[in-house]
Amino acid sequence: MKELEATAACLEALGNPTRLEIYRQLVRAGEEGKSVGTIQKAVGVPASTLSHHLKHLELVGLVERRRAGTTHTCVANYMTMDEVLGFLTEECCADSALRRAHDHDHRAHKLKAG
Amino acid sequence: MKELEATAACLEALGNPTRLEIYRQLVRAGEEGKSVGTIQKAVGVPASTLSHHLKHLELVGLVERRRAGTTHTCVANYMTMDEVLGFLTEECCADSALRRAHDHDHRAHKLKAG
DNA sequence: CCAATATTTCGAATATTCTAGAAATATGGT
DNA sequence: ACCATATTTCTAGAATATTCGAAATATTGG
Repeated sequence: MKELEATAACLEALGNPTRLEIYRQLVRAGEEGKSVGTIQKAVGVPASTLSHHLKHLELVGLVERRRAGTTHTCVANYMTMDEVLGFLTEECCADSALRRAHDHDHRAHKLKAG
Repeated sequence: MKELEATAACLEALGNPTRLEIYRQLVRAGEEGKSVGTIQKAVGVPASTLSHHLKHLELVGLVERRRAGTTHTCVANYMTMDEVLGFLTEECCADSALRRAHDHDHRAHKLKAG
């Protein structure tokens, strides 16, 4: 299965606290996105470190960027996250799992595999 | 935020292809779980490697185990996964994200934050 | 107690990740 | 051309993760 590898790569990318925080910032920023410098102020890591993490997130497809002049604007790519959640719910877990766990907010998931 | 750290730890744990495969096996096994030996046959890694990965998954709370005689039965802990997905949907992403992306199967998520 | 089975811990080699300063590149303004 | 700003690439040290054989532990049965 190739999808497992891709999903693992995304999970690994989000599995670093700094990167998860970066990704959270970007999701909160919505369609508009956030510049690298703004992210840096919010997250508080040196520019080179941030650049490294952003490249990582970009590599697995969780983040995209638009270059305008000297400013790079980063945007979360929801489709990739959707695929990750799709793998987790379909291939891997949630339907057989979450629905019978506790009745949080997840009952609404549709049944896919028998 | 403490939750971010815990979520990142879970994502990191699932972010290794072997561990994601192990976790998938366990979820598919359901409540009944799967013995370490059975997992080993399915996944095909040496016992010591598998043990190491299982400990990792156990440490972050994604897996629990029941000892019966000489056999250890591993079970996926759905509650932990639920918390991870909860963080991703509430704190971090999906509502502002997935719902407007493409109309996959995720429309059913309930709105939480304004 | 001894043997057999299931699993873990130890130990050590190898690989990868993380971090961040310094230098490089790119763009826009003057 | 030059300067300022935004960001990346280079480099390298420290920290962590991965792997797996060998030895250790635990449990059951004889």
